Order: sequence, then C-alpha cells, then structure tokens
Amino acid sequence: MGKKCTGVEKTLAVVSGKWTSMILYHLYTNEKLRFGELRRALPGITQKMLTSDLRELEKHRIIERKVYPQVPPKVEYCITDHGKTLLPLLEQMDEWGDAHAQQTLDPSASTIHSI
Amino acid sequence: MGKKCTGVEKTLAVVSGKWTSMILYHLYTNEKLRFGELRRALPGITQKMLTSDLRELEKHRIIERKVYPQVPPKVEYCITDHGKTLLPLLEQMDEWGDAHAQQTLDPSASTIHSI
DNA sequence: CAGGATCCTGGGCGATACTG
DNA sequence: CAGTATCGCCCAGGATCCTG
Repeated sequence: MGKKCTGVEKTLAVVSGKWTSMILYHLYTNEKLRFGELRRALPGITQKMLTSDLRELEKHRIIERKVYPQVPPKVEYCITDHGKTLLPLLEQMDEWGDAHAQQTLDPSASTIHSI
Repeated sequence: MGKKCTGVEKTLAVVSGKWTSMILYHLYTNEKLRFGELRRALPGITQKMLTSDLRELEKHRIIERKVYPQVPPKVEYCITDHGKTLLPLLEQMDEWGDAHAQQTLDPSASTIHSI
C-alpha cells in the first residue's frame, strides 16, 4: 500500500457507514430492491439512516437509484457495475473479521514475551 | 459475505481508526519502531491519538508492545504474525480506493438512465 | 522518552414528527 | 410509499498541560 494510505481512507469513506455493508449485501443477493423492502430487510435501521446511506452510496456510484414517476411513488435500488468491484473486498473483510474473532479468543495464541 | 456482515464490522472495528492504516504501514516497512519514531513518521498526529490507536491495535493483537525497563523509557512496537494477515487486506483496500477515485472522476463513466 | 489527565468540538447516528 | 425536517446524544478525535 502507498505510504500515505490515501486509498485505504477513500475505501473507508465508502464502506465504513454502520449499515453500508448490509445494504450492499441485500442489493447483491436481491439484484434490485425498493426502499421499503430494504427497510424491512434491515431491522433496526431508521428511515433517515437508510436514506442518507443510500444517498452516500449513490454519490459514490456504488448503487443506482431508479425513480418511477407514479403515485404512490416507487423507487428501486441496485448495485452498479462499479459497485460490484467492491464486493470481493467486502467478502475479504468479512472473512478476515471472522477469522480474527477466532484468533483473538484462542488462548493458545497468547504470546508470552519477557520485558 | 455473511448475511449479517459481522465479519465486516469486526474488521472495521480494527482498521477504521483515522491513523491505523498509516501506523501499520510504517510498522510494516520498518519492522519495529519506537513511540517517538512513529510520532515523527506521522505528521499531524497527536500523542493522545497515537497512544490510543496503538493500545487498540495491541488489544486486537495486531501489534506487539515491548517495554524496556530503563531510564529514560524505551518502548518498541512491531506487527505480530496475526497482524501481518491484515496487510493483504489493507493492500486491497488501498488499491480499490485509488481505482475508485479514478472511476468517480471519469466523465465517460456517467450513466444516463431514463426515468 | 513515553505517555496520562482534561477539556472541547464536529459529526455519525438515533428518535420523532410531518409530507407530496 | 418514500422520503424531509428537527432535535439531541454519544464519542472519535484534537488541543493543551502535566509526569515518572
């Protein structure tokens, strides 16, 4: 990685939102979802956070927002091709995080070092 | 990735600190560094943030803290073997972030979609 | 030299109410 | 249905001063 880790910070700016990865997971496994469907798929999320996280992802061109001009309103969200390039990275992060959880609770891994 | 993205969140808990990736970069390219060396290597960081980020990384067993009981005090930090498993992930994040920056400023990538 | 103790600020996030 | 608009909390992060 580069000395200043600017890329790392840019990536974090995209994925570090509390609900971001779960939003992307659902859009990844469902191809496209409406606002209300996403809301129901994410127990605990408020409508404000869902809206702002979706706007943020849209700003970064990770997802696409399709508005159907009708009453009642209908909006669909899906991952863009560019957004799909993020999925392997999220996959890696998920795997490392789980492996890390295993590692840190493993007593045999404790390092004894003399001072 | 898993439905609940618990791994992603665990990873973020480790690497999302503002200075974390740069701390690891320097410990990766330098093998071991003293507190003051790290401080000088990271222009802009405060002593408080360096201390707390180092403590956090130590808690997760990403780095090791070696205290030499002498006056004046001497403390050395280095990456653990477990911490080294994080480096490929940071590398990926750095690459994706830079590529993403390219993508988002590329005008030809703008998607025109009818509403 | 390598921190500890305090105080402070911005923004991420949540709760609630309202709307085209 | 798919959002806006407010209000307020919490805490990561910064500034400053102090110490074994």
